[in-house]
Amino acid sequence: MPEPPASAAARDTDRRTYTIGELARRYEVTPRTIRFYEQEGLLDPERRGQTRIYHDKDRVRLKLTLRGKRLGFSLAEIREVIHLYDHAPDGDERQLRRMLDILDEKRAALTRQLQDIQALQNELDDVEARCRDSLASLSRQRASS
Amino acid sequence: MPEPPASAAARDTDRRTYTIGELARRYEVTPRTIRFYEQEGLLDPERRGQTRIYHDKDRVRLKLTLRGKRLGFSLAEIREVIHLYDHAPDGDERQLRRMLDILDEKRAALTRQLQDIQALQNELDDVEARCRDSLASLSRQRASS
DNA sequence: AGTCTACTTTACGTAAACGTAAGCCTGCTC
DNA sequence: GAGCAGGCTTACGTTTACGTAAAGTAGACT
Repeated sequence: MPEPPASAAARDTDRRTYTIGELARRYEVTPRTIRFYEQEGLLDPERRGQTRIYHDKDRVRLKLTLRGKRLGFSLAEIREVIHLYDHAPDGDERQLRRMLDILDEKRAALTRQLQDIQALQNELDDVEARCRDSLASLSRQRASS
Repeated sequence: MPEPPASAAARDTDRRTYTIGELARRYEVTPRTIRFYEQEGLLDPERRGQTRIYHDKDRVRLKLTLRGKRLGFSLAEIREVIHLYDHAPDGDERQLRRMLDILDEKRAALTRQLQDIQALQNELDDVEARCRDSLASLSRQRASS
């Protein structure tokens, strides 16, 4: 799904707010899941009375979280990335350099993932080839009977 | 099923067997984990008496399993792929076609993963850029003092 | 024979990531 | 003003993927 460009319309989108139910439907999770992510420090929505109000920033965080989950990261790891994202510019030099190190580490993990995906795709190619061979030999059998 | 021809060296490798401890050390998991994978139908080692004997085929399965795990697949999903791999050529036409469908599905999942990785890499790039900006502005501050 | 070391089974424990149910509040809408 | 939809909290339940401990066995070394 393509993100809207930074136009007047985008500003509009940025001002939008969401209820927990809206977000849940949009990303196909339950409200319970969203509340759980908040409890785990991944979200921090505004409150109006007791009710949670989600802004676009929260929505992006949720999206990031679900992406991380699809890649097999734990919520703790995802929280780390999110906090990187939010606190990147503040901190002393030592902290910033440490952050760059962590970034390298995360990048390395993603590279490993890429390799794993390639390897798995090759396996799938292999299975598919054998499947197709079998199908072909079945149809040859049929032809010669 | 005709065993692969392979070279003398490869045959050597193929004839090697491993104890559970050897495999565990090699792949940095515990014996417990390996037994658990067997219990879940992911491995099926030979037995000599009570002791498990792992052949190269089992080792490859374990490798495949760990790869799947790194990608966030559940053991159930990995088992599905492994059984695809093992039973690809036997089955009637309907089964084979269904298998090709499942393959497409798995491939789609991997493609989604690739996209997720790209997106996350972009986020990391973003964080890194902001980090470097902050570092630069820190050093400018130092220079002007 | 005794002692390691590495294997085995059985079984209970645990962390992560939610699901599910109960009970309450609030703002419509008929 | 009764009901209903959707939000809230609290709390216990569940699945997955192992960890951990106890108790036993089998071969190798001293």
